[in-house]
Amino acid sequence: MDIAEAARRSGLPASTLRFYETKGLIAPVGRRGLRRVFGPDVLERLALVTLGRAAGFSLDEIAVMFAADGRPRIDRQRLAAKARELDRRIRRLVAMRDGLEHAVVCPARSHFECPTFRRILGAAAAGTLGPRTLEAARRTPKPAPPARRSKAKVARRAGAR
Amino acid sequence: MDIAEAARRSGLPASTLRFYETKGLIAPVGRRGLRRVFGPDVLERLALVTLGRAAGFSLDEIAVMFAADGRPRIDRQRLAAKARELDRRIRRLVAMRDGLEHAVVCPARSHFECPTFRRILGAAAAGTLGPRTLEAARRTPKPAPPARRSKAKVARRAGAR
DNA sequence: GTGCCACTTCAAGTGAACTTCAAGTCAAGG
DNA sequence: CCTTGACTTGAAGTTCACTTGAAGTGGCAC
Repeated sequence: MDIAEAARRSGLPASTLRFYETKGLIAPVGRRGLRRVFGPDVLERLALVTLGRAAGFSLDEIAVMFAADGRPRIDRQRLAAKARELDRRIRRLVAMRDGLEHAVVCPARSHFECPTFRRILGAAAAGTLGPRTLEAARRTPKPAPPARRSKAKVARRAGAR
Repeated sequence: MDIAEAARRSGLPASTLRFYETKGLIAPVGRRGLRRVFGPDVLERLALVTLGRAAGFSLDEIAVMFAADGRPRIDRQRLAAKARELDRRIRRLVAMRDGLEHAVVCPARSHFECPTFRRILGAAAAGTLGPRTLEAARRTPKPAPPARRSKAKVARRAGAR
């Protein structure tokens, strides 16, 4: 199977397949000249990647999962953790959705006069459903840059969380 | 209120407030010298922005909502649409979460031998919960680049969706 | 044999939402 | 008055997941 066919059968652009290869997510079984030759398993692999992404894993996280050896050997702890994370996210989204649905039918002249609206607004302000909180909670907590400035902190987001 | 206080009270870094100002999301009531002076309403405004973000609106979308005049005047159609979008997203995430939770306790020797796992894997492959499908569906559908190559299409993601 | 064009590589660009940096300003406390 | 350090600006950098472009190679149909 050449890259075009793998692309067609996986539904992913060839450029993505090449990109995934550089990331170590997939690998051709060989080359025909310069051209990549993929085995059939690449499709399962790609499905797994897609699945992982849908579950909120980053490509790097996915790479780690089935790096080293060949087969996935996904650890259950990680899955469980991600399930819990998803669950939290779902709860927040449900709250949001309900809030929005209420806002749609809310009779209050201004949204600001509606207690429900004010409640979710408060939650937003409180960081309960903050911006950064929303999308897959910080995958890379950033290895703490040496902290050059000792005193004057640029800005703190203290209050939140 | 200076920018530091607005930052502290909103829980957002000052840099974000400046950024939001360039985006037209907030505006200082004036300046004391070079320094911005914010009115108290900025906090409500910021809460609204945070809320909008949490609901999945982009900053640009939010800007449009309360641009022009002062007050929000959020249209209900838009809210309803976003609520439906959230709902779809929630369903997908719930499916994912359930799949993950199953995988955690699944007795099958390999995840691949588990029908439930294979099912969500299939769904992933089918694009039902594809990568691009996951996060807030393409805000900017991209104005269709003139399509220079008439015949050979670089790669199509045809099957998906 | 030969020419086309699907492939190849590597670098750079995209977009969203910010953050960080360097260099400069200036309000206020001492 | 002078220093301090919190503010200012604009540009550039960051992250993630890709896409796009330019320039080059070579498999395969003819």
